[in-house]
Amino acid sequence: MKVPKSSKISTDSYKGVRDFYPEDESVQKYIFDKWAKVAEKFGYNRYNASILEPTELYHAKSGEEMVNEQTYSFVDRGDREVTLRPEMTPTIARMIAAKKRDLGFPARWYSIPNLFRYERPQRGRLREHWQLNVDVFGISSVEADIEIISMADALLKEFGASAPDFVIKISSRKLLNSLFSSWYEFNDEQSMRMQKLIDKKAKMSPEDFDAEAEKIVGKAFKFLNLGKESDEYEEAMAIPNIREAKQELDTVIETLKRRGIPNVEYDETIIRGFDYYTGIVFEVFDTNPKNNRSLFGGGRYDDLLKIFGEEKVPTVGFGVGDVTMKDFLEVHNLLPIYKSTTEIMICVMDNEFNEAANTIAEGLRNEKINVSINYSEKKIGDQIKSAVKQSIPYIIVVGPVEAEGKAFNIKRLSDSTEITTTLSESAKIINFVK
RNA sequence: GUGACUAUAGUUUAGUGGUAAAACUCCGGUUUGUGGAACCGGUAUCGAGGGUCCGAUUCCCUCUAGUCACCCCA
Repeated sequence: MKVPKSSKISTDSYKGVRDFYPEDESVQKYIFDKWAKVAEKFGYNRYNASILEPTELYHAKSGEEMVNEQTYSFVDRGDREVTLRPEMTPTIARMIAAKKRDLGFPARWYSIPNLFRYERPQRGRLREHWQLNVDVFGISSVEADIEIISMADALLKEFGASAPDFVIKISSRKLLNSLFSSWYEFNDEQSMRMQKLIDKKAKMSPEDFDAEAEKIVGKAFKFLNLGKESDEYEEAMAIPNIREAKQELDTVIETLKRRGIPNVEYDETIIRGFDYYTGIVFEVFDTNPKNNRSLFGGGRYDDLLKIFGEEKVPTVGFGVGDVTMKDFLEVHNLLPIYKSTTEIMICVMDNEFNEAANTIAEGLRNEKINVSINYSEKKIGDQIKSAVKQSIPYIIVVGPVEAEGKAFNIKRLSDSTEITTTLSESAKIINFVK
């Protein structure tokens, strides 16, 4: 039967979003489960919210560009402006602000939301993605920053990565701002433009950077050397707000190193895009040359709740995207080989043996084994092929022999080993299958 | 949003101004009967729409989608 082309519905997914076939979903679940495990290990509790938010939530926050051009926004039937959440931070800030007096602090929360952005898609940048969001509220000391960065480290290690696979680059907005105002003596506009320029530094040549910087500052720009003791350094450290920010940064880095995370380093070019960061910021980089890029990052944002008219709540958090995570795991060969969640497929030689197949299936399910029955009425060879294709690791063939007696064979397809057993031998079955 | 490149069967690719080829997959059949087999057969209005031309899958334009860079990066 031919359907006219014009009436055919495309099988493509919507622009910029993904279909998760069982194999993809299994990768996704693997990643999400490990994320949740690490967050919970550190004492964080899971929350969630609707993907719909009133648009004003995003207007109130940072750059207008994101709201105007990079969100899915629409007007609902009741003339309300609605936006599909492009990030979780405003939502969590809203939720914390709403119940601030009822919550116990420090509050440690995490979520794995799907987020939407209306952007031109390219690899690793889609219109819908998932992200682990972790935030701790109510700790103003650097212990919170250290905890969050430790968790970022633990997260990658949970997947089997080790220190040489990645590097955690740390900087401080507070230090940068102090240097801008008290050392370089930039005005507000120069500070803003220099911040953006430094953010982009890694992507440009040193010559271009110097030229751009000179345009903004009006003279040759040179970073204050914070790594070495020098007259210049001593002089800068004599300025209280610079000294304080620098000491804070040093404490974070030294403590992390002392606690077994050697791959942390200060990098003055770590800025992070959003304006709301107020203190330590960090970014994790893949060291593999094939994927040498920023994996994820976060930092301290103490002032965000102000938009809800609440007094400020010190907050540190970070977010990791599912796409970058998966790329990292692929490049470092850390993804497990796909296996169906179905453990056994029962191949039935003829439909007259369906009863016998069901008896065996039920017995196995009682032992918490995931079993499917192949009712296709095809040849056993084809049924086995189907099991292989679906990555189901074990099969049982049910025919006249199995229907007569109680015994049946379980076959492991990967190496063709077989055991003969009955439903009463559950220990033997579980030992073989699990 | 701007620019560049790409688009042929389910998949990966070949090819041509005279309506298309191969491999694998899938479906049906034969053979076989506890596994990726063999054989036969089937599956493409060459991304969509328009234009040039006697004739377009091939050339041109628009659109759509993908990829890359810019932008942006929660």
